[in-house]
Formats: sequence, C-alpha cells, structure tokens
Amino acid sequence: MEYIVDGNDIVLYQEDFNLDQTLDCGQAFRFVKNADGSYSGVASHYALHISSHGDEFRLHNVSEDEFIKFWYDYFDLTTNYKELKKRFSQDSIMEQACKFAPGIRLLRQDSWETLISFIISANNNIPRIKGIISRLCEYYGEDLGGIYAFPTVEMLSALSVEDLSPLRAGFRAKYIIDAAQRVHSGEVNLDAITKMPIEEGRGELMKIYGVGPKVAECVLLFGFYKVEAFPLDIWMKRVMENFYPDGLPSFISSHAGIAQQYLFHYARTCADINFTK
DNA sequence: GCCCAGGGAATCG
DNA sequence: CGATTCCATGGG
Repeated sequence: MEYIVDGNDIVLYQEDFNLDQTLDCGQAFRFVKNADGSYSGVASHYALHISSHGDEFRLHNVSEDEFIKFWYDYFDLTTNYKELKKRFSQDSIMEQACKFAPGIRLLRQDSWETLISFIISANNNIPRIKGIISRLCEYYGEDLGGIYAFPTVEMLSALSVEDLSPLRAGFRAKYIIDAAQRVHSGEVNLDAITKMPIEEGRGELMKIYGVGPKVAECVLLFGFYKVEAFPLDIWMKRVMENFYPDGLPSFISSHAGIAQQYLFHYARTCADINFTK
C-alpha cells in the first residue's frame, strides 16, 4: 500500500481502482457523485469525501488512523485485483468484462447496513433504492454534521411499520422492521454468520421475511465478503444463459462473487454485448 | 402456478 | 406525451 499524509488528507496511490466503477455499480447505495466527479458518502459511522485523478486518490479530512483502521479494509486494498483479473481472464468473456471496467473492487461493507439495504433492493431500481435509504438515514440515523449515519439495530427495532411511511418503501417497510427485530433479539446473529460456512449463513439470513435467495446472496457477498457468493439477478441470469450454460469455469467459482461484479457491470453497461436470449 | 402489493425509472408507441 | 414494463419477495 502506497499513501502519504498531506495536511488533513490521505493521498493514496492505487491501481485497479476506479470510483465510478466501484461506488456506482450497485453494491453500495450511500455514495453520491459530486459535480466535480468526486464522491461523498457514509459507511458505518464514517463520512467520506473522496476524489481521484487516475491512480491517485484523495480522502479529504481523513486521519491516518481512520484510514488504516477503516477505509483501507473498506476499499479492499489488501486484495490483489491484478492477480485476480489475470486468473479470470483465462476465460475470454471474463477477459472482456475485466477490460471493460478494470477498476471495480468489492467493498467490505457492514453486514447490518447491507442486510437492510438489500431488503430494500427487492423488486426495485437503484435510484429509488438510494432515495429510500437516504430518507431512512435522515429520519433515524445519527447526525454526523449534515450527513447521516445508518440507523442502528436498536433504533430500527423499536420502530413500527407506520414510522417508516415517510420513506415510501412500500411493501418492504414490514421486512425492514422484521429484520431489525430478529437481529436485535439475537434470533439472527450477524456476527456469527461471519464465521459460518456459507450454506448456514444463507439459512440464517433467509429466516428474515423479505430475504429470499437473491437478497441473501447479496448480503453474503457485500456484507460478509463471502467472495464465492453468487447473486443471480435478471442480468446475471442473462449472462449465464448466454455465455455459461454449463456454469462458470472452475478457476473462477471460488471467487464467483467478484467475477460477478465485472460480468454484471459489463452486461448492464456495455452496448456492444449482444444477448441472443 | 398466478396475481398482487409501493413506487419510481426505463422503455415503448 | 401517456402507456406499459420492470423489479425479488411473500401472501393469498
């Protein structure tokens, strides 16, 4: 890792990292792009303003301590994406997907925030998911100074479905409350899922109303860094049908979730791609 | 198996 | 422009 402390900022030099591709690819919903191309957002109880020029990133008003303790892991800077992409690229479709968006990284997000965020994602589109989560934080999250932390388990578990009506979350409001209550009571222990085999984790998460196979898989991947988790949304189903009818190559499957990030973005964004099905 | 439940975004005519 | 479609889950 290469970085310097510059006044109140951290300046990081990092290859295989692009803000648009990482923060605006459907894994995180709390970052907004500013007019100058930088991003502002919150993760756990840390607010961040980050800008970039090529491989140089500036984390504004971030102490070295906070960077090492939090953002370094959050942006998955311990993982060698160059090696991963090299391995994936033995497959020609994956090679194209990796070249199309070489700066995607899998964020290591908080499991509680991820659980609620992906419950909200059910049958929903990204702009609206962001709006609902933003209102959730404004109403019930801690004020960090004009920007709001994600509400705690204690806070949400004490609320009723009616309390969530200003969020305009629709039928998902009751799922949010159910999730909060089951996590608060300990019936679903998020910390325990971290140490569980992935199949057990799926079972735990699916105890919650509003968590089906797709949402559970997203939470395992994005909230628990289970890199073999493989969420199949409509886009990924299309990718699998068209390009991998017999499944992913074996050298990819142990990191199928990370591969999925490249494929998902490629399928959604690249105009050249032509699905026959 | 099929329809429906919020609501906003994307796509179509 | 208005109309239609999309979306993941659970309940009837």
